[in-house]
Amino acid sequence: MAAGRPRKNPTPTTQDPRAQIVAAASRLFARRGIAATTMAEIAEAAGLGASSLYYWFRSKQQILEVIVTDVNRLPLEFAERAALQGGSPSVRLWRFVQFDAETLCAFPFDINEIHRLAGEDEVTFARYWQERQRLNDAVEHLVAEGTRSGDLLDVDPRLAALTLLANDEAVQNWYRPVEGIRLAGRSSESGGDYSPAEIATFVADFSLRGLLRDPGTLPDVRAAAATFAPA
Amino acid sequence: MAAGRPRKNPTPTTQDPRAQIVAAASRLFARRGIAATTMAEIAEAAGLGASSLYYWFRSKQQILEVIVTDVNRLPLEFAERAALQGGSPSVRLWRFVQFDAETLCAFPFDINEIHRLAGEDEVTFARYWQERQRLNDAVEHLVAEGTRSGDLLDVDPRLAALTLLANDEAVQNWYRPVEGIRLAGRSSESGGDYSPAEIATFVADFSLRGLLRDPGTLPDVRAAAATFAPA
DNA sequence: ATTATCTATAGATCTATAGATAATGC
DNA sequence: ATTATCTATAGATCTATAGATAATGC
Repeated sequence: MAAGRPRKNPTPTTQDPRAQIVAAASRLFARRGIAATTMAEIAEAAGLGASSLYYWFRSKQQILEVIVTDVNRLPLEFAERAALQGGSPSVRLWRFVQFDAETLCAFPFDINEIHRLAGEDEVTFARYWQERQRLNDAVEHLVAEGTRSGDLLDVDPRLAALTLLANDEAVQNWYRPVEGIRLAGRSSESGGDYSPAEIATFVADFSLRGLLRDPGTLPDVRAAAATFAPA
Repeated sequence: MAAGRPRKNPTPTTQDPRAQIVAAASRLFARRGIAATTMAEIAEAAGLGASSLYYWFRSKQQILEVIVTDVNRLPLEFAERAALQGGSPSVRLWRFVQFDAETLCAFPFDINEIHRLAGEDEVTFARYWQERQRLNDAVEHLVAEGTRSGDLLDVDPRLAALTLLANDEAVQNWYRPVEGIRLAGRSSESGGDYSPAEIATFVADFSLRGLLRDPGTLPDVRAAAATFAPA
C-alpha cells in the first residue's frame, strides 16, 4: 500500500526493519535451511517487497552474519562472566554446559551449515571465526584448569573442549522446537517430549560425569552450580 | 567424446555409472552441502553430461536417498551383529559408540541437513526413517539392558540413546577430513589434528564414563570391547 | 534533501525434458 | 531392439539493480 519513511527517532521502534528482517530470516533458516531460503521469502516474512530487502542488506550472507554472531556471543559472554563468579572449575564447567546446551535448543540453526557458509567467506565472517576461537579457547582453558586442580581427569584439553561444544550443539540433531518438523527420535506414546532445561541438565550431568575424576561428587557439583548461577 | 553403451555384463564393472554418480554426489554433498550442490556439478564430477544424469536418477533426492541409507544401515548392522557377539551391555555399548563415531568421521554429511530434506519427503525417504527408528530403538534397548543389569546408571534410556547418537554425529561439527574446509577448532601449531580412531575412542570413553555406575571399571570395559571386537 | 519503499526487469542459473545419435547384442 | 549418451532448449526461479514514487523533517 503506502510507501514512504516510517518513524524512527521518537522511540527506537520495535518495528525496526533490520530487526524484523533478522527475526524473519532466523525463523526461515532454522526451518528450511539457509541455502534453501530465498531473499524473496525473507522479504515476504518481514512484510517487505522482494527488492526492498536489498536496501537493508546487500546479501543473504550479511543477514546470516548478524544472526550467527549470537551463536558464539551468548555462550562466550556466559563463559567469561562465569569465570569471574568463581566456584571450582567443575562447577563452572557444569554451569557452562547447561547454559550452552539450553541456548542451542532455542537456537535451532544448523551449526554445520553455518560453518560451511562461514568458511566460504572468511571476510564477512571474520568476527564469527574470531569469537568461535575465543569460545574454544575459553572451554579448553577451563578443562585444563580442572585437570590441573585435580577436579577432572587428565584428558587432552583441546579434544575435550571440542567434544563438549560439539555435544551441546548436537542436541540440535534431534531436538526441534519448531512445529512441522519431524523429530529424529521416536514419537513414542509416552513421554516423547523433553524440555530444553531437562535436556541441557542431562547433557551437563552426562558431560561432567565423563570428565570428573570422582564422578561421585557430581551431586555436589550440581548443587554448587545451581547456587552460584549467574544472572 | 564417443556416446554409446559401455560394457555391462562381463564384469560387474567398477565403472558402474550409478555407483560413480553416488560417489561423486557424496563428495560434493559433504563438501558444499546438499542444497548448494547442483545436478550439473554432480554430472561433471561423475564424468557425464549434465542431462545424462537424469537417465540414472530422476532427481537429487533420489541420489540422496541411496547415499543416506548407509548412515543408518552401517551402525544398525553393527549394533545387531554386536548384540549376538555377547559381552556385557556396557562392553557392547562402548563398541557401538566407538564404531558409530568413527564411521561418521568418514561420512561427513550434515545429519541436520539430511533430516531436514528427508523430513520434507517422507515417501522417498520412508526407508531412511524406518531404519533410523530401528537404530534409536536398538541403542535405547541396549541402554535399558545396561540399566537393568546394574552396569549403567538409572538414566532415561530414550534420552540417553538420543544423546549418545547425537554426540557421535556431533563429531562432524568440527572434524572434517575434506581438504579446503576450515576446521571449527583452532589449528594450533602443535597436535592440531586427531585421527578418526583417536576421536572415536575418546568419545566412547567419554560416553561410557558418563553412563557407567562405576566409572572405575572403564578400563575393563575397554579391554573387553577390544577383545571381542566383531569383524 | 533524505529515507524508504515500490514496480519492472536484466541476467544468471538450474531443473528437466525432447529428440538425435551411437554402440552393442540378438 | 536396447541401452546410454549427447545437444539444445523451454521454463522456472533467484539475485540484484535501475529508476520512479511517496512521506517526512528542515
